Amino acid sequence: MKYKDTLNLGKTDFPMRGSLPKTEPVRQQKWYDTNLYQQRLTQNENKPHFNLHDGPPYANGNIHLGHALNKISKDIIVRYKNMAGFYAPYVPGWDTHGLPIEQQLTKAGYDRKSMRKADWRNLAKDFALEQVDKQRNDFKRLGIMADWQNPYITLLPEFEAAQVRVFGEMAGKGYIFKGSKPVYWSWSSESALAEAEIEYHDIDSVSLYYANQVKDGKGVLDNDTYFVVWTTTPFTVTASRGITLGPDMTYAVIQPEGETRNFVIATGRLEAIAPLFGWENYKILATYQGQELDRITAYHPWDSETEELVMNADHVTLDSGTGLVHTAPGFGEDDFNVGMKYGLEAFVTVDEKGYMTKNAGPDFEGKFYDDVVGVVINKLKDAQLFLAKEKITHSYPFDWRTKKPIIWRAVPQWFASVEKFRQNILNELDHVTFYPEWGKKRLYNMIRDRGDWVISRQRVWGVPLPIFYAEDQTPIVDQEIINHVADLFEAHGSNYWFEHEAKDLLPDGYTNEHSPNGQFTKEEDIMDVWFDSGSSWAGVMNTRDHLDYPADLYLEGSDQYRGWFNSSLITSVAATGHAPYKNVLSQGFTLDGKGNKMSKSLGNTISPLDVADKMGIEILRLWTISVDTSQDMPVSNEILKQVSESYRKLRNTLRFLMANTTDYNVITDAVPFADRAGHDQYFSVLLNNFIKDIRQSYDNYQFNDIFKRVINFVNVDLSAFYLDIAKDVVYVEAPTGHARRSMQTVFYETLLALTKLLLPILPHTAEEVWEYLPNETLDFAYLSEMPEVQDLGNVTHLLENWSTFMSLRDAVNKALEEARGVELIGKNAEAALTLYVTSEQKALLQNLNADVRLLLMVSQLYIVDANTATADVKSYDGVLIDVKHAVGGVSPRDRMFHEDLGADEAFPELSQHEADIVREFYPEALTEGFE
RNA sequence: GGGCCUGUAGCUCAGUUGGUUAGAGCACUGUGUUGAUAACGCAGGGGUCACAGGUUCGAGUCCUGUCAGGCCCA
Repeated sequence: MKYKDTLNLGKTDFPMRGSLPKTEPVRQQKWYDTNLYQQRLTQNENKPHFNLHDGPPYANGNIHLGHALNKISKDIIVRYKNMAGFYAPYVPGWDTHGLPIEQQLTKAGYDRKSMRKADWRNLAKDFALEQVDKQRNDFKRLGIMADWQNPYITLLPEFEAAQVRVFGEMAGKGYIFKGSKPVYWSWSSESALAEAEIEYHDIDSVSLYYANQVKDGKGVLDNDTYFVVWTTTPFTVTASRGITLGPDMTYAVIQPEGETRNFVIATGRLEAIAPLFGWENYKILATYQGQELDRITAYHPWDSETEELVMNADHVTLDSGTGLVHTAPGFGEDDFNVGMKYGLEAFVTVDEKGYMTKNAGPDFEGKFYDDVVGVVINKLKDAQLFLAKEKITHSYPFDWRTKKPIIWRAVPQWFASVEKFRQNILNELDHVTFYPEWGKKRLYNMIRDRGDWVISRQRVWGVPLPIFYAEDQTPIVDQEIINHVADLFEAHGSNYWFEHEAKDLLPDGYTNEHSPNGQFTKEEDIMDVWFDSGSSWAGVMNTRDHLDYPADLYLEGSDQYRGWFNSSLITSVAATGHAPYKNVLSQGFTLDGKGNKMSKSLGNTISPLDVADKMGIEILRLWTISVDTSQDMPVSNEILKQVSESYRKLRNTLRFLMANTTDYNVITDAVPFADRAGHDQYFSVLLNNFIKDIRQSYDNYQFNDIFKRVINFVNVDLSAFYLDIAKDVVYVEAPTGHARRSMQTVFYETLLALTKLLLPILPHTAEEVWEYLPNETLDFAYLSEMPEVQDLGNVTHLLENWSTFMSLRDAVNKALEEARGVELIGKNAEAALTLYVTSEQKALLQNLNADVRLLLMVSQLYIVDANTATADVKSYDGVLIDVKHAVGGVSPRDRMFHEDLGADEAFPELSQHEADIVREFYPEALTEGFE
């Protein structure tokens, strides 16, 4: 026979390489077929709950890296919690209403105007559900454990009904009111547009400079003073209500030569603008800061009934114009915002088709808005207020479908008054824990500074605003009626609203004093989609019995501070007085390898499904924990390659542990901690601490901390030390002997702990390992429990001793490396080592309770008194070490040098110790002999 | 322009309340093994801590500004 046959070399079929792209889908299919998600939950039924509430992705388009990061992160947390003593359901969701889906229909050739709203909505619904299916399949390929059969979808009746009830609750508290606000208005398609429906082109237009005479100078300016304002949209002068100045900008009162009037203009624009008006010489009479002129009033250029208010806002710049901006709150967003602050109305003088209304006055009524420049100029000239006109070329928004220019125009809108409960929201934030901590500040500032929420949209694909109008157009916003509508939606879906008349949507016999004839109409606007997803706490957590409100955790990208974190908080505080979440975890965005954002146009995107196909989703999952997800994360093929190297190291280490525990039985062969060899005890302590640290990192959602610790543990503690010295024990010693069993016990504990601790991150690999563990009887590793931290007693001294030893080992390695350099030895086994030690060092080595020669992997070790060292003994890191070539001969079995080869006459090539093992465990060698 | 955040070796990350020559893993180079072998061990090189000021006896760590990048607003 061969000497090799008397060794216990590792044995396993577990492949070195995972072939992940091929094996993952098969494994996943098994999870989904056996409903592993539900199996695990059922097993946890009586445990405390942990509810991670899913933020719904929008049901449109292919999944990208951001989706993958999000779902993988959630999966890691949910899997961990389920294995760590919690009942942790995960109901995935989809956001299905809104503009992008309508746009997809338009792109596909459908024309919204040519069909009934209800039909258009059915098309949208079908499209959305198809997208849900597609994305669901893609998410499943990421290996996510979720209730895929029962997701929440915002278009489902139960969700819509819950959402409408939230709205009703807010209405009941008086938070819902009607106002007016400028939107992008396309007169060519007679509808409001969203940003996404607009494209920009350069156009030439006429800009006007004119003067507004001071009416009430508040003791600062006299009535002979005129504000020089500028506009690029002449028709809006008909709706002018104010003049906006920069509060910190400087304004001069000047008198041009040949003028008796004084004019106000920003000093920073004086030189550029004065020549336009032919003002070659002028006197500066005074200068003021914008804020000093605040609330002075002026006359409208021709409408003496109307006064214009001087206001201050930061959006005024010195890039162009005069530093004084004509302000028409009905025709611009900045204008509206500053007007709101000063209490101005959003006055509108253009109808939905772009024609001036009677509000504009008789000279304008009936004219197209773009044809009135001449009228405006004439009226200004008549009033002696015209200063100059100028052609400018600038970028202007156009309707992407009709290719016609659009305008800003205020239309009636429904608002949720954030102002009324802003303080409640801010107070609630004190009860929420944010990861990272600055999230609280960010959300707080946003809530503090935001205006009221415009919740209406002039669209079709969404949840209708459950509001009616009486005969005199009085809006009816009534919680009882709204709840009645919610009941109808619960039974029939929200399309019911579009398929029925107002009277069929109101409770039977409903009357209202504003409708003497019993006639009613219904609101045509729908709700902002942020109200949909923002109601998910009600539509999901409060609707499904096995979920809890408030949620333990919301986890999304940091863009959701403005989005879902925000809208959910507002609706929840408004309706219940409480935040919908106890913890909020936000993540950064994926960037390319250079730290720039990923975009299709730059061509630097990475598709998660591509990674799954080429490298395996495990690599992307491992990447997820390798980076700091609290900030932006770089990803590139190079980075993924690096991660896959780490994966291979992990996989190989697991494989080695497996290969050397195949003949180990956890019940009959386990050696208790107290009886283990010193090095095995030491490693048991390292493992125990490792378990403690990793579990803590999971509990704090410190993903990259887990990565760092795992990689270090595997590379440094396991591979470079413990597994390296282990080979001389598990291969060479008696198969059932104490030394080997002691070590195998630790191997097995390590293998099991690593497998379980890694499972939330690398579920495919963990389950694969599980199949090679005959001692484990559960069908899936996912059904097992996380390893617990053991009480190993006081191990302080043990760790101190071993830490000192590890330093000594470093010194020895350097000495051996030097000896290798001068070709004194090749491998360590060729070395005979002499350590010159102090009495403390000697005591320490004895306390290790281990064979130090084995730990240093040399053939011969002599430990002698330090003061016997001769002058030629070298010091390495302060340790006196002498390396010589080993003496005696090499055993072909353990490949070490021995001086007692052939002590057993039957085995002339073996040492006595080896011969004893072979006699006992491989008696056939006595008859067969060795080759 | 505003709110929030980031910038430490080629890469991914650590660097406690400011305190000696700035750490880890990977990658790289050299080398040993060939019984973890499309593996494994050992050793080594590599950083003016984005830049510029300031506070301090002393700053990667605190302050200010600049540059670069990200999210959200305007």
